[in-house]
Amino acid sequence: MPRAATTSDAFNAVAEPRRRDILNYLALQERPVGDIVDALGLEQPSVSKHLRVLRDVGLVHVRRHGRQMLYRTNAEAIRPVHEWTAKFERFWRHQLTRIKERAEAKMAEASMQEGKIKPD
Amino acid sequence: MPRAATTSDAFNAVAEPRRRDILNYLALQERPVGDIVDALGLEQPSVSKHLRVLRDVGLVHVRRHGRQMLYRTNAEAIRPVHEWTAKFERFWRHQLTRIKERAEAKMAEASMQEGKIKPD
DNA sequence: TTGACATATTCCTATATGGGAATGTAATGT
DNA sequence: ACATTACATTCCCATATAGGAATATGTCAA
Repeated sequence: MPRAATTSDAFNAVAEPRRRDILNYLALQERPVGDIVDALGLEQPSVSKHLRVLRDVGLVHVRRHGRQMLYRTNAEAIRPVHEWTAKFERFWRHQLTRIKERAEAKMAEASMQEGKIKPD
Repeated sequence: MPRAATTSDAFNAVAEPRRRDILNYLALQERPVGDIVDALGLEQPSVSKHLRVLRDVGLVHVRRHGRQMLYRTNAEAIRPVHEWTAKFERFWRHQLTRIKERAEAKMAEASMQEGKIKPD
């Protein structure tokens, strides 16, 4: 069995860095394809293809305006990814506290030794 | 050019559902491979291969204990994914408020019409 | 209608994949 | 030493890419 299709869900769709770039760019306001091409410096067909994938998983919405197609990010579709990762948040916070604790312990230890040379 | 390797970063590695299952399972405590096999009902070689990918991107850490290999999730490696998605959080919050507003407007409108039949 | 502009699709190809099956390797018990 | 347990790796294969090039579709303007 090959890898799951990029269009199978948001996880697979956002695995591609350029698609994340596009979503970042379209987050603030809707934009025509040409703007994406200019802003990200990609080939137009490449952008159209990425947009197709993003559309298929609902990560962007489209609207026609004359000859242009105005795309915008649908943040709601990113939510499942956010929520899955959020379940791990407390673990890296614990890790951070431990690191901070060790750093503080080291500081205390250093301030005990009066003649110590400070590392630059 | 084909798709980026699953081992190229956390985004690609967690695109595979089974790998997310494994990370969920290993989040609370370290476990030997056999436990993962039993818990998720996958073939042992399959689990070993997924673990290999997860190791390559630093999403799990390993430790040997006799003949077993004890794996545990390294939450820190999930952080980049969390942080990328977090940038969109305010957008779906706004969207939610808008949905709520519309729902409330609809409720108000409904309560104006006294004889209205309620949908079940 | 014809041409220009904006975007989408198709065809091509090298490549990485996940599963299945089989085999390899390392540590333990006797 | 040998069998057993616990994992890891290898080989095979059908399949879905992403990019490049070329072409198709759709919309407006004159």
